[in-house]
Amino acid sequence: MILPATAQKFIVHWGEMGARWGINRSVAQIHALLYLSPKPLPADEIVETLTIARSNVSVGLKELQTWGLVRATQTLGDRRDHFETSTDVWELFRVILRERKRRELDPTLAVLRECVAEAKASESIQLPELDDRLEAMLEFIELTDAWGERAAKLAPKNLRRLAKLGDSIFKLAE
Amino acid sequence: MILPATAQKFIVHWGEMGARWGINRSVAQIHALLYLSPKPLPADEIVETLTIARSNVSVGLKELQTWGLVRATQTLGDRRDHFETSTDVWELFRVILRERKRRELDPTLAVLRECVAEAKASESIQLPELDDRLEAMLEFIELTDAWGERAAKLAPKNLRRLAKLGDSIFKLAE
DNA sequence: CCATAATTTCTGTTTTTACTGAAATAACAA
DNA sequence: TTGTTATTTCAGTAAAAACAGAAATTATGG
Repeated sequence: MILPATAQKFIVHWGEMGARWGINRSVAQIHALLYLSPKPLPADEIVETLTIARSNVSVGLKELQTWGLVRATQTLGDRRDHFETSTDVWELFRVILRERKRRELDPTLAVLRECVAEAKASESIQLPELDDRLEAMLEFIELTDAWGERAAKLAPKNLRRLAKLGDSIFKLAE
Repeated sequence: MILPATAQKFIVHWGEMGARWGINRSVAQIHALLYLSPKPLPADEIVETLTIARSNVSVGLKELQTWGLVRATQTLGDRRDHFETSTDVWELFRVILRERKRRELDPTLAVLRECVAEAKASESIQLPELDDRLEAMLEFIELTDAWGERAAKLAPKNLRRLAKLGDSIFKLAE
């Protein structure tokens, strides 16, 4: 596939942004390509289009599948797997949210709860406010976690509606 | 400073989480240490506590200062800089939000707008839905950007209040 | 079964990022 | 000034991550 310059620009930028958020550059590029693609793509076509090694594409696709962002589909008369992602940005957001919550927020919550428990048990002279600071951080992560949970539960349509409600929501807090 | 085990656990975990979000591990650790510290710390004390090289601490502190997360303070009778961060998690959140918006969201918006303009100009046969997909993504980033903007403008107290309103907000969207 | 196609795993290489220690610079007190 | 302390810059090193190509495995059609 010969990629339009516009698509290239998007994919490259997406790779760059992914890298800044802890996502492997090629993984993000593969996902961006699938997002733009009108149809599921076989691994070889990804190889050609992005000019990265076959093995690398294989690993990247696996990774995207563990995130629940990409799935393999079969077509009649073709032994190869074809890969696709949702084209609904809100659905993608939801999936990423859920997965980052599971991988990062939840473990952090666990650690923080342990820390708070320990801090309560033994007041330190070195860090008298340890307990307070950890509790404040715990509350923050708990609230973030709860938002993530709720957002991940919403249907994509509703998530979009909520996002568009922005202004009126923020007025509640002024 | 001899760090309580609990503080160590928190700092190490925080470094790890930072790394997953594109923040250098030691930079995140330095910030975590300052967050727990009852008073501003001189660079040397950070060196001892985290056992990383002086130069590394220097670079890390610079980085945190460019983020607006850390500031240097002077004390009478001590030539050394002492470094401190806000102890208000909501304030920290606000600062990070603003900075990531500036560094990542805004440039992405610019690229996406270019892409959408280009896609409209030249419909591609390869990717007929390029335009639609880019527009959907643009809308998503625009809404995210707007939320970030508004959240970054709120006073920390109000941000916390809003966060606690979670449930009722999400009911709006069901 | 065999041959072939598709995919994955593995190993070594390349690239990038992080880090250290030394040297240079700056800030300051005597 | 000059000596001392603090900080930054720089160059080389080390560690980590990403990647490619080959080999191995798996799946499938004949």
